[in-house]
Amino acid sequence: MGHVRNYSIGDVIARYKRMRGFNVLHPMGWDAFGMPAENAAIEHGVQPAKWTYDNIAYMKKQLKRMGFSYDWRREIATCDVKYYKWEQWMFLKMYERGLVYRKNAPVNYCVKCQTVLANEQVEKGMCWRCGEEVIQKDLTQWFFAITKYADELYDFCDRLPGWPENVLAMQKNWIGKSYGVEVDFTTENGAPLTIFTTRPDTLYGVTFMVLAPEHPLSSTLSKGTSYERDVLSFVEKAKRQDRSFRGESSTRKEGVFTGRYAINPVNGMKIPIFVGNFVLMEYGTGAIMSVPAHDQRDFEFAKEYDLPIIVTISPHDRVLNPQNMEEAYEGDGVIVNSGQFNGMNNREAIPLIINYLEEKKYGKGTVNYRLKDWGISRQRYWGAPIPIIYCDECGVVPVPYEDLPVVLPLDLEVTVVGKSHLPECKEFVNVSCPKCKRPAKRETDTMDTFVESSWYFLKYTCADYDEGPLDKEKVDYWMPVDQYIGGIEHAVLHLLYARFFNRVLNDLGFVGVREPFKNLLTQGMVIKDGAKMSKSKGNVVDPDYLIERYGADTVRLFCLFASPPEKDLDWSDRGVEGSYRFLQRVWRLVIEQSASLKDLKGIVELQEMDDDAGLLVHLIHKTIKKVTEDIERFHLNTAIARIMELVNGIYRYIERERTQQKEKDLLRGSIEVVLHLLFPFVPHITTELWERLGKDIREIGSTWPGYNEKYVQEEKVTIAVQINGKLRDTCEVVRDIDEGLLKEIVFSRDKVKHYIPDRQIKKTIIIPNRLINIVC
RNA sequence: GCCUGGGUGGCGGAAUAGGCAGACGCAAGGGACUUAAAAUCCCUCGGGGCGCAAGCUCUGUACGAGUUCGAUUCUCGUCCCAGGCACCA
Repeated sequence: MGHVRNYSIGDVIARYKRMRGFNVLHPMGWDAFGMPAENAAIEHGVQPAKWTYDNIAYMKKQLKRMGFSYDWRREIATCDVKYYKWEQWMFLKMYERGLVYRKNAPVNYCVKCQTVLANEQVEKGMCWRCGEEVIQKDLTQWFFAITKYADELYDFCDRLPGWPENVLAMQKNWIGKSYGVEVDFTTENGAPLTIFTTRPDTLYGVTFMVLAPEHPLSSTLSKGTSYERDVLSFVEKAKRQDRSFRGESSTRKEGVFTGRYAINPVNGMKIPIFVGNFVLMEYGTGAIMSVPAHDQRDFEFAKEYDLPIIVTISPHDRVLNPQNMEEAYEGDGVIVNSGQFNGMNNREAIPLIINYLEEKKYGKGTVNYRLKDWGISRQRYWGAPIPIIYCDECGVVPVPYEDLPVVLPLDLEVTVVGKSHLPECKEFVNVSCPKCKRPAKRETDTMDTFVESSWYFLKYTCADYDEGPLDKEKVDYWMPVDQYIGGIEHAVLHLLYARFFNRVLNDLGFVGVREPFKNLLTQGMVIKDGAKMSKSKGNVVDPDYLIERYGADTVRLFCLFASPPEKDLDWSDRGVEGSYRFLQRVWRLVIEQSASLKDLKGIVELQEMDDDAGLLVHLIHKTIKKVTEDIERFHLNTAIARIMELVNGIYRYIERERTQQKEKDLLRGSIEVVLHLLFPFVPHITTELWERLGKDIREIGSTWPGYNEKYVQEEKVTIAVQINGKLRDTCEVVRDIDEGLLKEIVFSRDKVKHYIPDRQIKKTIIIPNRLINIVC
């Protein structure tokens, strides 16, 4: 149902824009590779390719039944070799540019899915797909160097006004940019020990240092001291500890003294070096300076191991005494105990201290990111092969461009869930080395499916192009995507990857723009009984059943009417009935009137008619205006509400039989407007009714009604009458009434007189055509 | 802890720029039509009080202050909910 909603929103916009004369690219395609398809296929004893294409056929049928106006000539399936061939080509280009590399590293591994996951694909220590706990494994894997773009991806978040705040906040959080400084401490034997800190203003308060267990010095520093044994066993233990456990802030801070000391460059102080379980090798330099007075973690550690505390920042409202501090003071204040920087405000001092460090060559200002490179190797069959060959002689050899594509064998029998069958396929694995022609082996990991979805939107612009990866002319004609619609679940997955990939392709000269998506709309989930629809919860609503029972238009209408696009939608069977009722009401209106309206021209102008007609003319024009504005700003639910009001108004108009020619012209005109406004939401019923009115069906989807501002304004307006800010009365006057006249009318009213018996009127505020407020 | 959103009837939700709170729909209650039902149509519908009555009146947009002639809307503080990040130095 979530898809139906998403696509219904997109279809309204596409149809509306077409009606307004735009050339609209509204495509559909299939993100077809991936584990769910692979596993489902195996469970059903079918080859994944067949399974996938059968599913595509089924889905396509459903989408067509829903009446979504896709340009099927641009259809893409990412498992089609014509598509992933160019992805492999891009991989090679990125390899040449050093944007793809291979390294052995601890990676996230899902035991259930039996494959590696990128950092973005781990949610709270669990696999984003299956919810299984993710473990760490040392593996040699391929990585995309997304961190090379970290800075830009972060900064451009402030240049995406068309994106929702929360998505930008999530991306910024994920990239995690922090300004600081790398400072070189030295060990006793003169070896450098570099740390990263965001608080150089506390440098004089360092009383010890802590290394991550994985830090190279952790295992070597204590050599020859009596602490060596303890340190090594601590390191071993920490490395075995569960990472998600080690990452908990509630985990007790443990450490061990290395027997060695370091020198603080700014004050020459000799400070002990520890190895600690709470320091992360992946962040900064894997080593920290510890300032227990001003960092809570360091404070806890210092208390645990009885280490000294030196205050270097004094708060404005009290004096800190290291002896009786109960927690670290992390706030701002005046610098103390810090040589030449004493007396300064700590915030203002930070840049000066960094300057000082740089001048003295003690360190340099740095920016650190939380973002890690994107691991794209997947130990799975159903994906795009990574175009790499391993040769005993030549090492890692990229597949030559002219040998592309590396085709995923489809005749392979795939029988065991969770295991990649590619390594067993001798015809695939065994090749001759492109360099030395000796026997070599292909890479058998496939690419993360997020790679496919990182550039599909570009391929839509030139789906049939095969001379190269992309037809730049077409890409530049269409890009960027004016309106992207998707779920919030992709806030840091797909949307970050796609922004990265688009930049790479921009650098490679295939795309003219830097950012792919100008405007983003994140639609809410479809909820039933208070939970997201899922098979396991048994609260799914079957679109096929609904289409069968109510028709596609009702399903579309309800999805759009029940809540604004960006909010979650509470599924309600009763609500669906309501939408169905409304469409039947429209149907009845047209069918009942169509006989008497034959051969009339629809007119929506006022021509010497009664008040009812005047009201209807006004309502028609106001509705056109409001619906137009509402669609423009994606308030599709209120747009529908407006049209409902117009339909109600037309019914009111025909309570009295309308026999005059001009009355019937107006009635017909109003009905035509309803059908036009309703068309982007419910194309089937409106097209049918349009035809029954004897009109050309090509017309309904290609024009959008205009309104006349003259009729939008009503002749008479109701003014709210307030006395001291409280509503006491309303009165009807002609539009744009003279203020003096208005006062005269208002002051002569009994109610007003009643509320201002004999008091003096201090002032009167008039908001034209809306309100008058008498202050007394 | 930090960063985003958000809190309005029984429910989903309205209220472009500070100006009649509750549009539109759902549910509920009452009525009309019908032999009956369905369908359809009409009326009522935030809460309290007064009135036989048309009506009158107080109160109300999480809570408390503030700005303003006037606040659902702006400012400050508090509480709660959802999402993201979090031993990130």
